[in-house]
Amino acid sequence: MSEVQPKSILSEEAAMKLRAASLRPTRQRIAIAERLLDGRARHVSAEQLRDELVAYGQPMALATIYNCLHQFEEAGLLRPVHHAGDAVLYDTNLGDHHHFVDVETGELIDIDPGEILMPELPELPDGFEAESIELTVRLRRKS
Amino acid sequence: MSEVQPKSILSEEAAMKLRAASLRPTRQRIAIAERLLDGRARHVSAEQLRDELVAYGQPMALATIYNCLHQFEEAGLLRPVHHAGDAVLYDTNLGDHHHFVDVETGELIDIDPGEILMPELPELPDGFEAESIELTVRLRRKS
DNA sequence: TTCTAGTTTAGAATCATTCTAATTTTCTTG
DNA sequence: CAAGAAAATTAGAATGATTCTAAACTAGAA
Repeated sequence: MSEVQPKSILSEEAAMKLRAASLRPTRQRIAIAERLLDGRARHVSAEQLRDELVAYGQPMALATIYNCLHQFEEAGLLRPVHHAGDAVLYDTNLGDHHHFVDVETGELIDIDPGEILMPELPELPDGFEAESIELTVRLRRKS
Repeated sequence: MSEVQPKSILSEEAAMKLRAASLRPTRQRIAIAERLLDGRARHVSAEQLRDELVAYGQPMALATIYNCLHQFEEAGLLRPVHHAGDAVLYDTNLGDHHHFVDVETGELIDIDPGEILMPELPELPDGFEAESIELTVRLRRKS
């Protein structure tokens, strides 16, 4: 064989997105970007992501996954959702939208942005700026 | 002395509220009820509550505090807020209102209900009922 | 007063997340 | 391409909130 080919087009795309975000396209970051930055809307926890990476043949240290998720968050590539169960979930959907939370499982369900009229921002306390607005409807399965 | 007097009026009130909620008025539950069910709006974590109880001369096991907070929550006497830092905060204000969260400190600030028009409930997924709606505006101190 | 179910308790256990210090990679620059 | 510095990754320990456990205590009924 003359040359190692890139594993897939996505892999190159992922590397480009990383460079655009000033993140070195390491093997680990590329593997994560391939899963999470492919345009599909998802909610993942660090542990879920690890299992997925293992299944995909790209196991890596949990610490690395946490590092990457934080870096992706700071780069604006992912959005953390703090309202679910114990674990933080990362949302690949960066658009303006909100969530139902199944109180029992911690699972998130997107609320269609058309279905709810977003409230206007109330006046903020002095010296602060709004970082995000989250509207969460906690759901319980009917008995 | 002929009789042991109740420590305070609140103590008796607290016991009544507990009985009304089908919770035995134990020494520990009364101490907590006195602090949290006196009508003032507050946000407390389990650890903060423990410090307060120690300062008040009513130290008790952290496990008991967690137990009580959960029981009070189930009885509808307190409302948990999951959006803050790592720890769950319990809100003594049961009215319809929402929160600012200082992202750095985890501190909650009530949003005056008059200042924001509550969004209508979106259509819920089948088989679920809404347990609560939380609107949270995450704040960061301006640099 | 006695009994029993309901409570409290100290301390161990758990779970998500962060930290640490050592090893490995990436990306220059020569 | 070789070498080195800076950036990343890693295993495993540490942390912090919360839950669990099993034993000791207490409230309220009889």
